[in-house]
Amino acid sequence: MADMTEDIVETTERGSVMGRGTGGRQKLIEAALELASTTRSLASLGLREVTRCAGLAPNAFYRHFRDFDDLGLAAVDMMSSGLRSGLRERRLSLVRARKGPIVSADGAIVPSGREAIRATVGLVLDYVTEHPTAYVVGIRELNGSSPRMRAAVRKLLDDFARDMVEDIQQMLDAPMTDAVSMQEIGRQIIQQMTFFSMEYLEQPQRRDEIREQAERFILRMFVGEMALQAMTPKKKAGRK
Amino acid sequence: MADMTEDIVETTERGSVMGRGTGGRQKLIEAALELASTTRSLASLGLREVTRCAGLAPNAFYRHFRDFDDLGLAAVDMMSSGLRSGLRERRLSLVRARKGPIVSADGAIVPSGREAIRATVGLVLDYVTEHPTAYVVGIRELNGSSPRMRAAVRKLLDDFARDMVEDIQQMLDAPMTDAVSMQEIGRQIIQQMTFFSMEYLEQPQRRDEIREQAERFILRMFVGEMALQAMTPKKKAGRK
DNA sequence: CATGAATGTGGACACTCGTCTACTTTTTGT
DNA sequence: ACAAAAAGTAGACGAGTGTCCACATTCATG
Repeated sequence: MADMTEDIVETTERGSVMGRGTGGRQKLIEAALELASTTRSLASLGLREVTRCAGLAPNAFYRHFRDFDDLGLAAVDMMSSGLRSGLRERRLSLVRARKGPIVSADGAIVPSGREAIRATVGLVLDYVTEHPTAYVVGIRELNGSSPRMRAAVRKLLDDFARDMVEDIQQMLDAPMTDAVSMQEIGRQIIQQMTFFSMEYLEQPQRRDEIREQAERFILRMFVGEMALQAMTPKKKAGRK
Repeated sequence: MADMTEDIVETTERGSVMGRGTGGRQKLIEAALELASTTRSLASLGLREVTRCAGLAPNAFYRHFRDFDDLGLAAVDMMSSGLRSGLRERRLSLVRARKGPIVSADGAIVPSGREAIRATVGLVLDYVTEHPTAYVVGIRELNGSSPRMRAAVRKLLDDFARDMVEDIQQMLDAPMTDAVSMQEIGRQIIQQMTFFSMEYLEQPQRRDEIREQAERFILRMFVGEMALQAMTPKKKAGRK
């Protein structure tokens, strides 16, 4: 979540600032995320609880949001742009360092390909530990009670998957499989990574094991797909 | 969730029954699940709301539960015993009908093995549509705000995975891989099935596609594991 | 038959809730 | 300079909350 340093604003006798650009909206979003990432969920937060945590009066909520869904969607939107670009920058700096397949034509795992998977898993899980709030709240709302929140987080995961697939394609010499299968595998990897991420945050003593399991998972997906492709002869998709 | 037909009990002037065996505990659990499976989560339910839905006075809650975590854990416990045995019965009747591998020694998919995967996926997703409340609430609490609920649902998924692995081992002539890897794959399949299940419930128009994606996912996991095993020569685990 | 346990009840209590009205302060646009 | 917009405030309102006390009903046990 972007660290936002607010400009210094003098307060009135009342101890608050008013008028444009006072950052109340941002304070409400951050308060909700802070409360939702600890022992609460967004659905169980109260309006007065959030405004209290933000240091504003209850009615300030209605100056920025229509309802809690509105607040939640704003929170997801704020998190997603930062998370997505930050994660992608790191992965790109990694995959650009190497060019070649992960699985060779005869189905064997290329050592440097495996190393790239391992490094990618590492950077993703490191990223998770640096942004626990965003991940906890996001994954929690993925199956939460709000349909709009579920749809928003699902779309975010789809975006993550598309990014990842594009980055991997960039690293490969030739496509591993057709684009549709690649997108399907990308989504499934991202979905499964939500489980690894939550375990990684909640069970720090198992972190090495979780990294290895995530690496093996991704290898199984790629090796399995290559093998399935080999069993189903068809024209390979052109380079995108 | 087990359908419970209560014995006929005469009510007092007050319109309620009291004393032993009146089923108040059961009513509270069912009321909570009903509310939690629609537009709410367990964490956002109020005590009076649940007791009202159950048709009891607010204080009746304290006769059965200490707090909401207590209620939630009772609900998971009630769901899990029925879900687990019901699902397993169905799968066993399926896998007992055939004996043999899913992937042959040379890495090819055995047609009847693939058919078994397809049928198993089908029966699991049918089972999900028959028990939407249990799945929605269970998956929702998997990453919910209560650590005790998360641990309980996680354990339930682990149990599901162990059952599935044992059933598959029963169907296979010889073990596909070592027991530890098999358990890891089993857990990952069950975890991924939570995504397929939620999509299956929320996007009925995509059900055929979701079944196919789930089938391909499981095949990738097994074919990928066989291929990984073939690349890493080691003594195969003995039959369990 | 009496007693205790289980399990229900009504009512009270202090507190908190979401939402509204009316007002205040600050900034921006004309 | 003034008006409008943005964004804050206090206070009020009806409704609902969790929790407690004391009592009532039913069943099992000695």
